[in-house]
Amino acid sequence: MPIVVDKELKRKEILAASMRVFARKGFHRTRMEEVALEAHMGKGTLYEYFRSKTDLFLSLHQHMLTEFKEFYSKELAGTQDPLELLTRFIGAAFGTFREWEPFFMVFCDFWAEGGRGEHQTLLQTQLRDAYRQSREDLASVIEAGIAQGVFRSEDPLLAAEQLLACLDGLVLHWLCDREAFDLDGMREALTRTILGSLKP
Amino acid sequence: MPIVVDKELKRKEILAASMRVFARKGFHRTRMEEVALEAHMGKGTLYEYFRSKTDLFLSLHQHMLTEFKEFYSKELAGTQDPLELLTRFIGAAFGTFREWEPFFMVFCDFWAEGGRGEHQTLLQTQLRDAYRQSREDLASVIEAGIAQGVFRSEDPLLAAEQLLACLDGLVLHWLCDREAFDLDGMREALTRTILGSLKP
Amino acid sequence: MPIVVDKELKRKEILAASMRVFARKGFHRTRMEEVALEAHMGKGTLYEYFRSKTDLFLSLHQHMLTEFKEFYSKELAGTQDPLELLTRFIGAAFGTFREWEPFFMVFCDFWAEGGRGEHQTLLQTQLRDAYRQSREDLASVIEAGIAQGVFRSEDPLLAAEQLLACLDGLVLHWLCDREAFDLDGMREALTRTILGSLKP
Amino acid sequence: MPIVVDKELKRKEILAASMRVFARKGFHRTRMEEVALEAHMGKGTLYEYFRSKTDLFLSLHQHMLTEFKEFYSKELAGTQDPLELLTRFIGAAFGTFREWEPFFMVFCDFWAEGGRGEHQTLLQTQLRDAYRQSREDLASVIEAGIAQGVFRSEDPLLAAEQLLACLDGLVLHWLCDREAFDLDGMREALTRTILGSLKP
DNA sequence: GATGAATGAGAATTCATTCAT
DNA sequence: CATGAATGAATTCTCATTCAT
Repeated sequence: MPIVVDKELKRKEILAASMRVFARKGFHRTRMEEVALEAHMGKGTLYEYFRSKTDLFLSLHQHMLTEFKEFYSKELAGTQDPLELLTRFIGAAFGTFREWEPFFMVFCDFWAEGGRGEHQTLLQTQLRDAYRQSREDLASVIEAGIAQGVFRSEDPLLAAEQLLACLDGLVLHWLCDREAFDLDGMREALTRTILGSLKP
Repeated sequence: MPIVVDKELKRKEILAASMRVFARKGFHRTRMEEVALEAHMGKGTLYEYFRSKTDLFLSLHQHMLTEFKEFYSKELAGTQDPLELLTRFIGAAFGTFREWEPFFMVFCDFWAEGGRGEHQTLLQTQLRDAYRQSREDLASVIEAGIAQGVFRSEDPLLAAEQLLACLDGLVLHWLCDREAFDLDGMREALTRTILGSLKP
Repeated sequence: MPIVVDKELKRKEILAASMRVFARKGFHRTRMEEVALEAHMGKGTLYEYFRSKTDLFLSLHQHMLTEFKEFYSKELAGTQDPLELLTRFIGAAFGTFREWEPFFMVFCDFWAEGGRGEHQTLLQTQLRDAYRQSREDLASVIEAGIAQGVFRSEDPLLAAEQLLACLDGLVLHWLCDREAFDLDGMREALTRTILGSLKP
Repeated sequence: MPIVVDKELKRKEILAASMRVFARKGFHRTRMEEVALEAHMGKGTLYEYFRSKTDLFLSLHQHMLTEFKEFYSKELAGTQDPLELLTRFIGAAFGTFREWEPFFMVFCDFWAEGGRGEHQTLLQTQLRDAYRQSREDLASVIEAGIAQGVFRSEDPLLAAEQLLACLDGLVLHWLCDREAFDLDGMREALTRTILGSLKP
């Protein structure tokens, strides 16, 4: 009998390793050999699990988006209250800054590549759909709040986008300069701003 | 010194050409030959003006930051009124979305590269200093408004960063999905949100 | 010794499978995995029967030469008449064009590799000895014909080589262009030419 | 001004060098670096003149076919006499055995690759068309001889193919075994056979 | 000063072979 | 025995940079 291996597990190990290396060096500066080294395996093994470097990158994107969604699902579980949902969402988002730093480093590459059409159509589609989903999910919370009379907004979708954009922008600035702002201070300030802008 | 003027002009032509190509393909996917082609000159000529591809990239960053500042200087000239300054700043920012699209495409690369220390220290420093400057400039406007009694803010620097982050995030999302939101609608909504959050 | 018989059978299955794949793709373009697939077994199993890809190739050559000889033995069995032997030989040869097409495709590789010394000494020796044998066998038939007064030839060995060369050349051309000539027409024409050239 | 180079000349140098290396090692065993070495230039330079290794191979084929034709044009120039043309053709062909040895070594690869359809369609087409042309040219000579009453043949095209096939087969056998036959002896013998088969 | 031909370091990918199960 | 997961040597091709003209 041949060696039995949990292929799915190994695949995830590679994804995790590749995220760490991509985070450190960026997609283009990363050599497959480094990923293999980080994953404690031979170069060739990577190709047993991913067709190419690009495939690995795209798969990582998919995987990270999934992990991202699962994270927020857990963080926001257990309540239906719009106000609490929003507050916890912002809190969770700021929590990821430090915890998910490599994640966001890699996301910079996704953003950089995703903006360009060319052959990256898949990445672009994944990214676009993920954002649309996020905007709609967040808008639903706002609408629920409006229905309950705790929120007020002329256009919940635009409001949602404002919050999401602000968070992404903050991550970006924070990655470029760890001292751009105080994380806790900003969390409180942004929460105030957002809740204030939604106050009936 | 007519020759010096000529050299400076050619340098700018290369910078402009490189921005267009970098915008289309991204820094890493761009070959020097394409830049040369776009600039209507020979490959070797580029090296008369820039030491290396990295030098070109860094110089372009510097150049774009300068152009950016000049743009806002012009847009915001002629008034000292904090409220008008803020409104015009947001308006100007949204104006750049379409006008400066290649500019922002390239900026994605700066963000992606700038987040990583390694040998990009110069880029990181340029980026960090530019953002600090912007934050402080914007905070000054807010503080002026507070002094005049038209604004109120516990921490003008955080408020400034919120606006800047939001704008960058919006650009990012817009580059990934041209239909993420309506530009005009968002300009009005964001202006409302920001001014609302600063209302005494 | 039932196990031995089983091993021998499996070996032949691999040889047959490898011939089919080598015929389709050529030696160098064939991956061991494809051979394994064609032979309905695991990649590793091939190495239980053959030391290496080269060993498989060489063994296949040996095996094909043996099959070739056996084929002609059967086809030419039952007569000693030089004229009939020659006619049946040519007929049998043309019969192989269609029937043994994969065989000849692989033979092209043997020819290509066999012409080069390097490390292929074994192949070269096998090939050379097989041709020498064939020439001599065929020359014997001609000599027998001369002895009986039905043939005439200044140099039976050269005459034999002419026929063998012509047949190989025809196979080669036919493999490159299935419409190079009509098989039946050529069989008759060649028979006439050869017999004519040997006519006393 | 940039360096001025006779690109066409350099291209031919590469073709000549590649023929020598391909002849020694065969297409698949040849590394581009070896070709570069043989051509006294850097690896990268090859790619300035040929898109890929396959392109080089195909171009070499084309080039060799052209050289082949030119050689025969010269050898057969100056006479219209069918008998002399045929004799000189066979003589010229045997002259190439030693002189063009590398040429034929490489041709073995063309034959091996050309027999397989796949992505080698161009090679296959080139090869097929070249052979068709040769057959027709040779058949014309025979027909001219028939018209003049010096030759007789039921099917000149088949007769032409017999000669061409025989020559290719002889080359093949000779490459596999330099002592398979005496070149001069075979030239005379084959000439006799062919002329005999065409005798009215 | 301008050019583009030449270069070779470097990176992605393939695949024969090994070997734990 | 049989297997196929793992491996890394080997190879093609790219592209930033140099430099002769």
